[in-house]
Amino acid sequence: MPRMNLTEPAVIAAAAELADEAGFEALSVSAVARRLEVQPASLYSHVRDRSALLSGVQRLALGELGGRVSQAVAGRAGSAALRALADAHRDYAIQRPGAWSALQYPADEHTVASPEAARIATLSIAVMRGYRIPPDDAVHAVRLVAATINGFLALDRGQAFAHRNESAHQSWLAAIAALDRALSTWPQGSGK
Amino acid sequence: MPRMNLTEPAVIAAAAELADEAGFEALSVSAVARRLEVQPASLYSHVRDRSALLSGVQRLALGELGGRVSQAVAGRAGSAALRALADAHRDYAIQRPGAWSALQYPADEHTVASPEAARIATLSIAVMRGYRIPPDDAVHAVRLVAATINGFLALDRGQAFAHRNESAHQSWLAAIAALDRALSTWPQGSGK
DNA sequence: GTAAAAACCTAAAGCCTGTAGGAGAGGGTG
DNA sequence: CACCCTCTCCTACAGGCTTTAGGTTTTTAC
Repeated sequence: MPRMNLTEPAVIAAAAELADEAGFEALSVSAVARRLEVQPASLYSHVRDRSALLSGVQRLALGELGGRVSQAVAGRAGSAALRALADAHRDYAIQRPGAWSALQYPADEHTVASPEAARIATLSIAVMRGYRIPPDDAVHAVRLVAATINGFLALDRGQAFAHRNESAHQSWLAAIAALDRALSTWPQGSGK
Repeated sequence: MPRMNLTEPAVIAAAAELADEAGFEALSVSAVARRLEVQPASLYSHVRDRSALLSGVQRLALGELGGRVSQAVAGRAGSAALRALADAHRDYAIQRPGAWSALQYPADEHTVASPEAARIATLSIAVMRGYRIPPDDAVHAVRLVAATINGFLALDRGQAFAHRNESAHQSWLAAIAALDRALSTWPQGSGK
């Protein structure tokens, strides 16, 4: 019986692919084991428990998303950077629906504090530099952007991403334009 | 052996309360049955399956939220109505965390098309009337508002709602103010 | 009171999660 | 090559969840 010599990253990658293909709700230790052609109990050599498997997928998603955001915003500023940031998120959700879905579930504190999550935050803060936002308010602006983008994609989740709905896309464009206006008109006084 | 004479609404209400107390992830047919002191199989007289139980909680949450939004925005317009709408959502998420969490999961088409969901949409459209938004754009504006509010609350979910974090609250206020500005500066031409 | 409806139970099957202990594949060393 | 060690993977098992089928008992309606 030759060994596949699984590793944690391989297990998590298989889980993410399974989620993309079958939906996040189909993700289980057993399903991943079947995919890898081993018995479920074998996976506990690589991931502590089911929860750790899900956290692993979240972290992988954050890492991939971070890479895409980094590329998308490179060399851009202001509105163009904001649009690029937003579209990187949207494209990721479309191309990796299962992995993206993992990010909609509550993350543990390690995942929240992970380098991958920090990277996306850093990139988002960099995009804010294209707007006149008081330094003390940068965190608020970043949260607004993250909330709007992710909130929109989550609302859109009920629709089939593969079939782009024209109205939903118009709403997306309108939402990003609205975000841009909101950031462009950020109050300059510290009073809020 | 006296019968409790359960009904579907009673089962769903018990499920929502359980979710509030123990977290949405603790919600199962078995857990609800234990709470109601019956055997799990007994609940299938009242709900078709586990999925129907979850959909029931979503629908209950939409109904309750709709009532709160209706009260909150009554007699208000423009910015005041927007803030009231947003705060109704936030207060609901704080006071009924389990029921609110149910709304973060994909809903089936019946739930999406339910009268309760339609009510919230109608109320949201009414709030948009306080801004100069071309009629064709009203749906885009409503989606923006829903996305931002829910996106923000979802991001905040990792924190313990019971312990209000001052920075998160400032971000919330900043986000609603940003929404207000975005709505107030909505483009008047049909070009987009 | 009787009959029908429905709430609730037991039993069972199938699936999932996770632990414990063991087998054996693979790699390193002498 | 033989031997030893590590670690991947397996089997076995227990406990929990979901759901169906068939039956019992309580409630409702007449």
